[in-house]
Amino acid sequence: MMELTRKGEYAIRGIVYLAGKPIDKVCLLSDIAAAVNVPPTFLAKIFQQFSKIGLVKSFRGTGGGFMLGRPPESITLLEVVEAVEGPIIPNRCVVSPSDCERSGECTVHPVWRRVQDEVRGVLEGVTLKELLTETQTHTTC
Amino acid sequence: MMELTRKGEYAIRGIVYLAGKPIDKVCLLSDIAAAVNVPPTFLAKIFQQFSKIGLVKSFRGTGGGFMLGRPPESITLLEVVEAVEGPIIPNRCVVSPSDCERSGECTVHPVWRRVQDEVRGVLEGVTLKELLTETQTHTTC
DNA sequence: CCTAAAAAGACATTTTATATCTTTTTAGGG
DNA sequence: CCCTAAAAAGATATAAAATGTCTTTTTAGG
Ligand code: SF4
Ligand code: SF4
Repeated sequence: MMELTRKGEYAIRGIVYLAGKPIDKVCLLSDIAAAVNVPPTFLAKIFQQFSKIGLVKSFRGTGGGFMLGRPPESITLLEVVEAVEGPIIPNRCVVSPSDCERSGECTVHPVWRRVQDEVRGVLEGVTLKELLTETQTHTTC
Repeated sequence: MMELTRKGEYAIRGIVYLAGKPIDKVCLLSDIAAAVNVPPTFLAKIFQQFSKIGLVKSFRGTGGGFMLGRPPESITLLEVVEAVEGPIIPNRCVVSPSDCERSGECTVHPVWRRVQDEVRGVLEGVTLKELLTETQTHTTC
């Protein structure tokens, strides 16, 4: 239960890798994929989602590639995960209580809200910058 | 992401209902299923799992049915959820780090451990007794 | 124009979720 | 000793989600 999908795992790997590069450095998707050991075509889909919401910037054509959209210290793990997995929802009634006719007087309902808050809290408290190690900071791609 | 399945939702509904009955009262599966609005055949599978680990006691044949295996204040939501959904695992490396060759120096790994701890903590802190309302306590089935 | 690279969309396969149905076992009561 | 009620066990079915791949299109530099 509550398992991150491969997509989410790959998403984190890819963007953390990018966060270790100089902010203005454009990296090839193929290079990123090889470095983090993810199928390139799958990572492409993931980075397309990132690009749409500005988490990364993309450049097409010759000399194109990806760079981080914002400084690594301003991007949280929560953003990254939710970008590809959708919102953190421990139970469907958390997002739309009206879906369950029992939600009115349900005692379990608030528990899922708390789970949601705790998980979001943990993930929101971690930035990409904090996830970088010495060895991966500012290496070229 | 992190969504409880129907099975887990149904499991909670069913056992909370049972927890509201007198401890020695045997309830028919069909009655429970009807009361909590769950497909009877599906709930049967769920209660079979409960029965195997003693969360509920089952009685076969005429006059058979189910009753709670232990007092409601001693059964946590974590037990119930894990009984049918398996352990709370935000990412597979939490359970077997050796599956991921990056786990050695991975900075993300500990985050998933924290997520796991937080979620388990919330669910472990809630007992079936606490989930009962006035109206459902000690009603006959 | 030609080439490199990402974007977009269609397609394929596997796994998981969500059940249902049938047969078997167990137990009580006449 | 049957007959019936009820759970247990196992097989099967369908739908949805996960996990990729492939093809075509768009964009941009040289
Ligand atoms: S019964 Fe309660 S916990 Fe379950 S879906 Fe409805 S509101 Fe949510
Ligand atoms: S890269 Fe890190 S977080 Fe991802 S599976 Fe491996 S150890 Fe876990």
